[in-house]
This record gives sequence, C-alpha cells and structure tokens, in this order.
Amino acid sequence: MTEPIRVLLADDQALVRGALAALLELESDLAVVAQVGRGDEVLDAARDSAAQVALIDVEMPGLDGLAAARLLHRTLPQCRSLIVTTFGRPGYLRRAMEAGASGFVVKDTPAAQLADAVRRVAQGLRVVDPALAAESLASGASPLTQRETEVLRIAARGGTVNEIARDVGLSEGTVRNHLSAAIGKTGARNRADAVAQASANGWL
Amino acid sequence: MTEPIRVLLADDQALVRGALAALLELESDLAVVAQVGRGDEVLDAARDSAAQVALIDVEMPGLDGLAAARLLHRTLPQCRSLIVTTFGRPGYLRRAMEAGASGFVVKDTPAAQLADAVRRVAQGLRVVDPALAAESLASGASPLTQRETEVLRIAARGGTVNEIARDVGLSEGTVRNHLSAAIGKTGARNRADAVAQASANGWL
DNA sequence: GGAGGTCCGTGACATCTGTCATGGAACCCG
DNA sequence: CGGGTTCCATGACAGATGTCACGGACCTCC
Repeated sequence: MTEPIRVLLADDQALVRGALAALLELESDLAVVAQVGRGDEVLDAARDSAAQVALIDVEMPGLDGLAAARLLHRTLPQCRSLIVTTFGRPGYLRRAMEAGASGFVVKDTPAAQLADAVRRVAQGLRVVDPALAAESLASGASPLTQRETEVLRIAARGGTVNEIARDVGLSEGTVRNHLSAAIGKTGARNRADAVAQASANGWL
Repeated sequence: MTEPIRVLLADDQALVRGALAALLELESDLAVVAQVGRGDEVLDAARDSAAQVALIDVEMPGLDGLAAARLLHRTLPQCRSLIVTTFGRPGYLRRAMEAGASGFVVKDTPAAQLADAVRRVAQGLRVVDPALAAESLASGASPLTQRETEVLRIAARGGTVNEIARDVGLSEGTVRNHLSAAIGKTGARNRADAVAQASANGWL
C-alpha cells in the first residue's frame, strides 16, 4: 500500500475536531497529521505538517475559513482545501470556490461520505454538494453593491445611523438610503430583517 | 469486563453525529446503540435501544434538545441525559438542569474529556463545565418578565410593532413599552440589540 | 458625442420606534 | 387596613428610521 493521505483539521470546536479526527483515522488510507482551532494557524500548520488536504470550517476565530483557504491556495497550492461548514449558505459556496477551495461539504452530509470527499480532493477532483450547488446557482451572487454591504455589515453590529455615518464618512441621509436599498433588494421589511436575510445568504 | 455503557446520540448534523460515534466507539467500555437527528425521535429511540446515556444537542429540528431531555427525564428516568451544545449560553445550562439533565458540555471542550463525561453521567454523577457554571451563576436567571420575553420573542422574527400587538392582543403602546423595558434590562440600545443580547444569554 | 445604465450622494417628508408619566390590578407584609 | 412592590396597560411626545425624488459621476454601447 502507498503512503496515506496527510490531512489537516481546522475547526474551532475542540470536540468536533477530535471527533472528526477519530472518524478519519478509521480509514487506513488517511492520516490526520495536524489539528488547529484558529484560522490564522492553518497556513503554518499546513506547511509544517506537509498536509495534502486541509479540512477547514468556515466559522473560526482569528481568520475565517474562507480567507484561510484563499491564503493557503496562494501560498501553498500543493495543499488542497476542503471547506466543511455548518451552514449551507449559497454565498459561502461561491466564495469558497473563488478562494480556490477544491471542495465544499455541509455538516448535514452522512459521515460515511467525508472520507470519500477527502480522497477525491486529494486526487485533484472537485467535491461539491449537488443540492447546495443548485441553490447557489439559483440564488446567484449578492445583489448588494459594495457600499450597501459595507453599510449593512456595520448596521449588523446594532449601531445607529449616526454612528454608521461617522464610520464610513457619509451623511446620515446617504446611509439611510443605502440601508433602504439593501432592505428592498433582500425583500426584507426591517433593517434587522435585512441583516438576517443577507447573513443567511452569506452576503456579508 | 462488564457490559459496555449504552449510549444514544442525538445531533442534527449527520457528519458531527457520525464523528462523535467514531470518537466514542474508540472506548472499549462505551457502545453507541442509537443515533437520531431530530429531537422528537429521542424518546422512542432511547426506549427501543435501552440506552443508559443520551447525548443530546440543543439545536435540533422537531423538538429542541432541552425539551427532549425534559421528556426523557419524565418518561424514562433510568436513561440519563448529557447535553452537548455549540453555544455556552448561561440560560441553556440553567434550563438544562431544570429539565432534569445530568450533564452539560460545550463543544469547545477537548475531545478526550467526552468519554469521561459519559462515564460519570452513567454512574449517576453530574457533569458541568466549571467555567460555564460560574458564568451562569453570575448572569443569573432572566430579568425579563413573561410578557417581555413573549413580546421580544416575536420581535426577533423581524415583525413590526403592529403585528406583535395583533399577535398578543395588546395595544401598540403597550408592546412598545414592553420592548422598551426589555431594551433597558438587557443594556441594549436597539430592539435588534436586545434580541441579540437576550438570545446570547438563552433567555428566549 | 449622445443615450442608457448603474452606482453614489443628498435633503425633505411620513412613518415607526423608544421613552416617559400615569394609572389600575394583584400580591405580600407589618 | 395602609403602605410597598411588581407587573400590566395606555397615550403623548421626541427622536430615529425608511421612502422618495432628484443630481452628479462614471461606464458602455451605439
């Protein structure tokens, strides 16, 4: 038998990380060679461990998984990344692909399929959840302009219009206008609702 | 050696569920005898499998983990429950204990400790994350009155004051007043902020 | 160059939201 | 009983929010 595939695990929840390691170690052709709990530790760990596949969660402190995957792809292209996430947000998939990830799996998929996904990614194939891919194409890219996303992202922190205006250096009226546009485009009725909708689609 | 401890797994994310099963199966004195992905399947599965310990996630479709634990405790008291959750919200711990759960673990804890937690629970001991317990005591019970939580819960869906008023059968002014009280008590400045704060504490 | 499009920016205006003062009902306690 | 407390309820009022009509800047495509 040839050398096992070297896998890096990145997930902020220690319990899940350890459990995934146990799951993958059941496969004789896979070896978990590194585990990290923060996005900004992925690159160094991948280099030190000479990992071939990095299993990366999207939600992580330090650096989010998509940014980590992008960095990894640019700096260490021989290490392919497989994004694993709790939320099947269409925007995540799109951004993951743009970041150069080789695969995208949601945590709803049966455990038995994970090892296969890792093997395929290691071979240079792409792995994408079919249902999610369809949804992603249907919902499309973000309809929000740059300014709108920027303003909405700050509004998500619960700040008032006045604060947002000071943060981005615009007049209050303009901020209100961008928010109004965002509300209209997301089909929401509130600012809070717009934040929820945009967030659910991964547009923030 | 005696019989292994019979464990039931309840988590809506198939991948995590399978991974946890792999982790626990590494221990020779534990046996995963059932797995479910919905809260309303816990009771039947526990009965059919004669599980001794039920590992239950809080966030689940059908019936949330806390309600499932309460039902389990009342109907099948010989099966103890261990709550495992992503979010270490103080209110969750309190409610879990009130529901008759024997243990409470967040997914941040090291994987190695999970098996120990299961063993302790099986022996009738209580298992609680110490840091979280302290936080729970510090933050205390919800300061919100019944009406306030009710109104705030509906407001969380993004509804306007008018809709909330119709839903609960109050005048708009009264609804605004309850919301105002909730905002004050949570130390928030917005309705949305109040929802976020209350939700983070598990008060909804 | 001109027509059409998108995005950014602004102020005026109606509406919604949060705060306040106030009062009634239920309860506990000396 | 009278005083105190808590919760529920309401309307008035100031301030924040969302919508609208309008211009200017930039780009693309005849």
